[in-house]
Amino acid sequence: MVKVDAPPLSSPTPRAPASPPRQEGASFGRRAMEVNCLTLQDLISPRQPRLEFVIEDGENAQKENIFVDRSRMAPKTPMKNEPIDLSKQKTYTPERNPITPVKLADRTQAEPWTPTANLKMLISAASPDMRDREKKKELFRPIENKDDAFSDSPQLDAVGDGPVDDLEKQPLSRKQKSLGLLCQKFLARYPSYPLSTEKTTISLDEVATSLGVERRRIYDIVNVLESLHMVSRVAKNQYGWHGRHGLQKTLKNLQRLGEEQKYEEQMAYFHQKELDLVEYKFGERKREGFLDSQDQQLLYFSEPDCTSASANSRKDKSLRIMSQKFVMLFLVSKTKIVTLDVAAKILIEESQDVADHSKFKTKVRRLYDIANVLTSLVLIKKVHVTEERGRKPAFKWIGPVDFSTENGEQLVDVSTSALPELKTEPRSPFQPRVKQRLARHSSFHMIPTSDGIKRKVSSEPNSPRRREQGSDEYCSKIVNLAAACRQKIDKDSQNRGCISKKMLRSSGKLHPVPPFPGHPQDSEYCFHPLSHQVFSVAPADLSPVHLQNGLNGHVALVPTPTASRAESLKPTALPNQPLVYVPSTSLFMLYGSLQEGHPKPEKGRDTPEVAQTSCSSAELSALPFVSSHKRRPQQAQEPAAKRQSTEIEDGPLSLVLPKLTDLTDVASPGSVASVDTMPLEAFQEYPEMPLAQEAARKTTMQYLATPKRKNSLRNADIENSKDLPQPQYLYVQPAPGLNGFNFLLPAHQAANAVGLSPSQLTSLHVPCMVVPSTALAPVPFFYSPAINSPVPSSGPVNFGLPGLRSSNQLLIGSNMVNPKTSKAPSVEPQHPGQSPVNLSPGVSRSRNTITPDSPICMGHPVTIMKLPQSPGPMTPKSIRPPYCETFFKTPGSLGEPVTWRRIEGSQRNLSSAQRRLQIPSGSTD
DNA sequence: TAATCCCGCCACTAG
DNA sequence: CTAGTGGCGGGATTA
Repeated sequence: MVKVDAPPLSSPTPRAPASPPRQEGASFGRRAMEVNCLTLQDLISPRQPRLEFVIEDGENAQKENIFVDRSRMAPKTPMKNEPIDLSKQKTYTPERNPITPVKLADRTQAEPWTPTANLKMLISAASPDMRDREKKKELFRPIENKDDAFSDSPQLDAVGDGPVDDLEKQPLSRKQKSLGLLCQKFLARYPSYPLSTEKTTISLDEVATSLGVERRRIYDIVNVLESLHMVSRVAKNQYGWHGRHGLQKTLKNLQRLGEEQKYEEQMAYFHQKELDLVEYKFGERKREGFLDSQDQQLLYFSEPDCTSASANSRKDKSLRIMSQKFVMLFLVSKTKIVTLDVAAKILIEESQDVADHSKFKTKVRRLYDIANVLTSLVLIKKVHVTEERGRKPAFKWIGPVDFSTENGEQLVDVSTSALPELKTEPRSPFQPRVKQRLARHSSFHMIPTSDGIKRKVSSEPNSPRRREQGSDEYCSKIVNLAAACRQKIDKDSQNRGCISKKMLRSSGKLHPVPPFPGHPQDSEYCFHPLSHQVFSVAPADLSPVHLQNGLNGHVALVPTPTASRAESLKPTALPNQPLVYVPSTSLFMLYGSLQEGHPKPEKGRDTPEVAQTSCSSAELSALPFVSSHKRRPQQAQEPAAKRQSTEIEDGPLSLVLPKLTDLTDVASPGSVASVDTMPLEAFQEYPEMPLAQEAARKTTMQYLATPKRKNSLRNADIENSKDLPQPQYLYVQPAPGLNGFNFLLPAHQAANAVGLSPSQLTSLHVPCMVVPSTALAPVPFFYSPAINSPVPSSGPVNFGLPGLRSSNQLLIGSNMVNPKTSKAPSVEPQHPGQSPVNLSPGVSRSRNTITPDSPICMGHPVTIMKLPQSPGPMTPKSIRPPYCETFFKTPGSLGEPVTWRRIEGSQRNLSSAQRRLQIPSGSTD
């Protein structure tokens, strides 16, 4: 019809043509990689980001490498394709790449890799430079890791030469070219939570070039991101990157709008008539009025800055609006699940009464586009809804929920501030609103930022902005998540079942077998709630600590500002309970030892690394722990970065074994207070990298599974556990890219035995749990929202922050981060700035509560919070600045390189960012 | 076959 | 007019 068909056979478009070539660039190891990827993918869930990631990883890695080569090396040959990488490097600045030759086309051409190129790539990968770049791009890292992994793998190497030659350019599969993957790559280039200071400008051309796609594709991504205010158009071809700072708000607004729109009703309506795709009537009756107003609102909302209304003309941009509406549907949905057809119907109606079937199809197509982007943002994930009819494709919201409530308010209005900051342009329309809203938040006050922008700040003066933001967001997220989780859980008994089952399984089995793999969807589904977020509940006092990870896996820990926030939070999801959100971390092991007594020890074998780490960290004793299977204990010990690379890639694990020597608070197992000691470690990997994550997961799982470890762990745990009622769990988080699964695995095989009974879990309603190690026993952990807090004694529900604060350290790993340290080469911290976020050491003021002060970590890098509590020496990290520390700094920075390394290693080298939160138990005091 | 969704033509606009 | 945007839907891939 309209279209002219593109020439079917040949790739018509000049640019597009690239397709084949691109691959080539990557091609070298690709095959092998692919294979791996596939496997991983398979394991994971198909489709989603994971796959993408996986794929990407391979590609990215290659690309990066290439890219690097290119950039550094010189434009060499074929690599042109690489542009993709370039983008990464450039990431923000468009300028950088002068390169962009022909973009895609070139890229495509570049297909053939030379062996050298491969080598280069590998090298580059190793090289710090790459890391640097990567830093910025959190995602990249993952990629790199993967690369590393790949590289590690013999295959790659082999491939590199030979295969590369193959060039297989195999044309990238469609998946590889998917918008979701592309989006991931895109997102990888920018920090989820850019520092206010850093303003990132996105040049569409650059990005397109670097990513090796047509600009058109970038528009698709940007439009959706724009609808979420993650980016804003600055100028022609230029977009400003805001990251997720304002996401909460945006979502909140969307939720509000959605409510106003009565989307929920509409959805219900459609559901009833599902079958009739074409019925539009409904729309008419319902909405009509709404639409207009709504749309506008949305527009405003979305584009505050939009130049002028005029500009909007076209601008109404269906894609943006559709995106917002689509998001709204999720936000207003009780189930948080929206089927494509219903969404399409609703959108059609709004937009048009008409209803051609064709139109419907078109909408669906668009929705897929949007969904892909949202999936990459880890806001939704695909699921299937079985209805009368049968199975229908649907998407489930896995992003924050309920921010609308108090929480949202509480949240700092990042968006507002953020936007302005980031952008140079002021967006009047939007801002005003925000301010108003903000006004509501008593807890915050606006403060001028360095930028000149005002931000809300938590009441606490101390907290750095970042924190605040983070906290807000986190809080809201947490709350939302908690709420969502509950809802889901409640609603979906199934999910619960799944979750609990899985959890149980995992716990019980501890198998190496990843929980998910088997049932990707299910698992995902089940996990969703948690999905990327994990909450821990803390005492009311504590402000929630959130870890967010954006895509990146940034983790932020935010202490809530105390009461105000807490209060707000409470209402929503978890009353009283502070949460810990662990976002991207691929995996966590939490445990705390209550008393000093931890047995640190044994674990040594494997975990020595960890242990050391933990030790280094301070009091942490070590619990042994985990790591990707790949890691070997030895390795762990070994500083060698390399292994880590491998390992890292595979599975980042983290373990922390803190010892709580100090945990005075902690003491009682059951008691929340005990929690204090909990240290969490997260290892993470790169959220983005699916492979890595999976690997990590697997590894983790395996590790756990492994008898030795188990034993060690168990032993320790058990010991502790004896004391403590609660078992330790291993929480594994998937990378952001991933769907954000979170797992909780019991450290011991028998979770039940441990104390955790499935039932308990169920009772908790929390999809995810973080578990305190046995050691933690005293330490409470998180539970999810616990709503009911079935948790028995202790901690039910929460592990109060206080506890945490008290003695424990909390280590949270974020995906992203990573320490540059040891392996640095492979990993690097992306956003330094971000990472730093942290908690203030002193934060924990009182043991009891974690005050808002409590450190918050944001940013990719892992941060560790330490609480002074225990006598133990703090790790360098802890030492560091109050706020954040990046864990991963180089070892040297840390002070103990070795330790770190190990940690890293344990985590994976790569693992990206990890954040730790240590809360000194008493120390604060 | 159905579900996805890539690809890129082409209309509309801004500059 | 040209370049930037982005709607749109054919049809290729996947599942």
